[in-house]
Amino acid sequence: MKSSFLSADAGPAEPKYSETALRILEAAERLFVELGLEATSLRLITQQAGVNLAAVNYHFRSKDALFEAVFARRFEPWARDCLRELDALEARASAGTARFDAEAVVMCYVRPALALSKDPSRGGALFVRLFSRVLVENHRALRETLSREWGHLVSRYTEALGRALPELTAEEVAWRLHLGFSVMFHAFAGNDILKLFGRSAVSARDPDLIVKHVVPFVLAGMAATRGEGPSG
Amino acid sequence: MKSSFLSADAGPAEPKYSETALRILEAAERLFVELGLEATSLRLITQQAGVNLAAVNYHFRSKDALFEAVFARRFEPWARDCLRELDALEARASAGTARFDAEAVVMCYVRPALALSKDPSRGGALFVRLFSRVLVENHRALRETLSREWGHLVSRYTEALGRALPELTAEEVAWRLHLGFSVMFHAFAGNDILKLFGRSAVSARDPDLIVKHVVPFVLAGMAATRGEGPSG
DNA sequence: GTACGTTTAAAACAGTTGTTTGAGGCATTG
DNA sequence: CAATGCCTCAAACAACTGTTTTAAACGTAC
Repeated sequence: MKSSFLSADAGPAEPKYSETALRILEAAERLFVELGLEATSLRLITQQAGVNLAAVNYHFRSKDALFEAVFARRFEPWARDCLRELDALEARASAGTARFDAEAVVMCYVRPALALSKDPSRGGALFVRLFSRVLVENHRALRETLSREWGHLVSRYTEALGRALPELTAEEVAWRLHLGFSVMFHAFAGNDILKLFGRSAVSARDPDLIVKHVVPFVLAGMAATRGEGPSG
Repeated sequence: MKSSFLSADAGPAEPKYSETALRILEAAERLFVELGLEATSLRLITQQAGVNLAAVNYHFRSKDALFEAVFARRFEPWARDCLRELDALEARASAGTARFDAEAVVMCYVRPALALSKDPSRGGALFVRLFSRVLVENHRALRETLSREWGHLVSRYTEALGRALPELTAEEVAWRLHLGFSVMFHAFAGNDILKLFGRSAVSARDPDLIVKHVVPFVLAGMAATRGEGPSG
């Protein structure tokens, strides 16, 4: 029933959950993405997971805590990847083997996002969509955990972009980061404004294709000259 | 049941709803934005509106129909504004009094969005946020109405941008529109990725400030030269 | 006055929600 | 053997959901 609890020193400490708990997590993840937190009932989750209803409140404390667990399981490794990328870039820049420009900073976000999107065993595109739901739906269940960890990541990226674009003011750097990450984030999440229940000319589900189009767009936007404002 | 249905030819036919119905609409709009469709109960709506519970099912058919009404009340005038802008641009371009470039097309979206954001009597920033929730939550209640009207708008913008950027392929035009509208849309909606429950360096709630920063960003992105892709 | 359609009021409807309970299974440990 | 943990199960809990029903108030027309 429980099987092997490997706890490799370097590798991720995955086997934190029993098999029942894992099946709940996986069914919940899928349903939360499709239906949202409120619209997903515990009965539907346990039914699709093939486990008993009470197992949810046994393994996780409550529905909110389950949601938090679903999110944290995917978010934390991904956040670590991002931090690793930033550390590596700083190291390479210090060693003189890489330029510390906007493209390098953007790629510190793109590479983990791309890797995540392509790896179903870590949630794949499903988690990215969940993340984007979390963003607009503003769940109480995640406020504390997220604002701490995500806040740290954001300040790292802000610092990095400021260093890459020294001619910009702090306010401008914040805006470029805000806008640039917004495009990339929603592009990876597949939030296709143009589609909106209909068909779109853009087949925005292939991660490599997303990168191909979104990176030039973002880099050009971040490097935009000031005051290219509206004329009328 | 029907009351006075003024159908002025030019002006907006506002007094479509009785006062009770209007108070329901307004309370519902606010709550749907804050809590989402599923998490907002009719009892909470009617309580905040100061009307009886049964009034919802009397004036509107059901909760889903109420949601549709809430959305349509704001969406339709705004969509008409967008179409008017596009028509006006085409007219001015034909007359030789305006250039048909990417900036002109982008402003056909920015001006209505800006006007809407600044006009509380038309939903203001609240509706833009509601719109963005609708986008990710994919409600059945809106599928038909939205996909038709929004689909028409999108094809108009696509056509316009293709005309403004004739050197790009149709696929590239679709991507630029997708990415550009994505940034603008979420910027106006206040979906601040960097914030996410915490504080952000960007005070992204002032519509004029949004325009000031997002327009140069989008224009630069749309005009990006091909193949500015990642290096590694 | 009565009669009418319109709007509101309170109560009840059947169904679903998250959560808890208490009994029991099943392996490991003494 | 009994005892101990961990876990699963079916059933029940109170609270809440959208919706319907029934009665009453309202202004207007006859």
